[in-house]
Amino acid sequence: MARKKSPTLTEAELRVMDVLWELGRATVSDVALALKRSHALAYNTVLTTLRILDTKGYVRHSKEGRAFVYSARVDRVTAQRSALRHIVSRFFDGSREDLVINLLDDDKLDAKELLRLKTMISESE
Amino acid sequence: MARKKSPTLTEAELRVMDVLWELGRATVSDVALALKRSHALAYNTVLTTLRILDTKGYVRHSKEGRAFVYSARVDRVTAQRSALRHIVSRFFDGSREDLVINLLDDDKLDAKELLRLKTMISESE
DNA sequence: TCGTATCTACTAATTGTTTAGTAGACCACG
DNA sequence: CGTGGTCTACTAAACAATTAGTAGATACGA
Repeated sequence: MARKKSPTLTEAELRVMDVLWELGRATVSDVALALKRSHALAYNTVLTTLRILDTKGYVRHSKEGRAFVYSARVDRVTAQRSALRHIVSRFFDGSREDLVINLLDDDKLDAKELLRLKTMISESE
Repeated sequence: MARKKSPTLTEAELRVMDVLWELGRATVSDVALALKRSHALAYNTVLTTLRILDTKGYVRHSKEGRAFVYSARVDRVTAQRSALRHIVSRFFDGSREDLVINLLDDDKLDAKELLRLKTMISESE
């Protein structure tokens, strides 16, 4: 027996998705170029990652001339939500409240951010 | 080049940690027994996972008679917090507010829970 | 037309994760 | 004293993830 396929986006996958969400539509080169500064990768590495994302259903591709043009099939908010749901269920036993409690208790939260959170809530109605 | 060590607890690791957090101190057998119902694993599988958790610093062990007794070195709240921080930084670009927005927007949230979350935040000191 | 650049496909190396088997030590009990 | 049960150590198999090389096709410019 062995491990299961990752239920959420992995690091490398997420880096690529970030680019796609930013650019909307992009070829392999576009993605590789966008990653150039922060995290240079070989063209083929990006290609492989995109292929994996394709089989996982996160992106779609269409042929455009010679090249494949990729675009996200899952938008950022949805990916965020499913990542969030995953840790809520695994780490907080399904309780969103417990998650928020932990968030509010975090020492790294300064008063200013707390205030912003509060006003955000009251204004969200 | 290859993949990096997982920055957060993996599924199997988390299952074991759950038991340790529950029991406080436990031998390999204790953990295996506790997992019996929900997720039966071979003694050696549990042992290996505990050894990995040991090298990762999540647990400590001490010899007690013949057996090793394991206990958590990282408590549940801390593990929750670091998992939370990880997705805040990776999925929400470091913005806890964005995370809360996503949480409050979730369709699966019923009115009652939404209200509880809001009052919880506004009442937080 | 020929060479160069780019594109996809196939393959591979490396390592982490998950699961579990085998072996050897050791203790207790009959 | 021997046998069985439990414990740790070592090993390994299977697979996902990450990175990248090689090969073959194709298009474009000189």
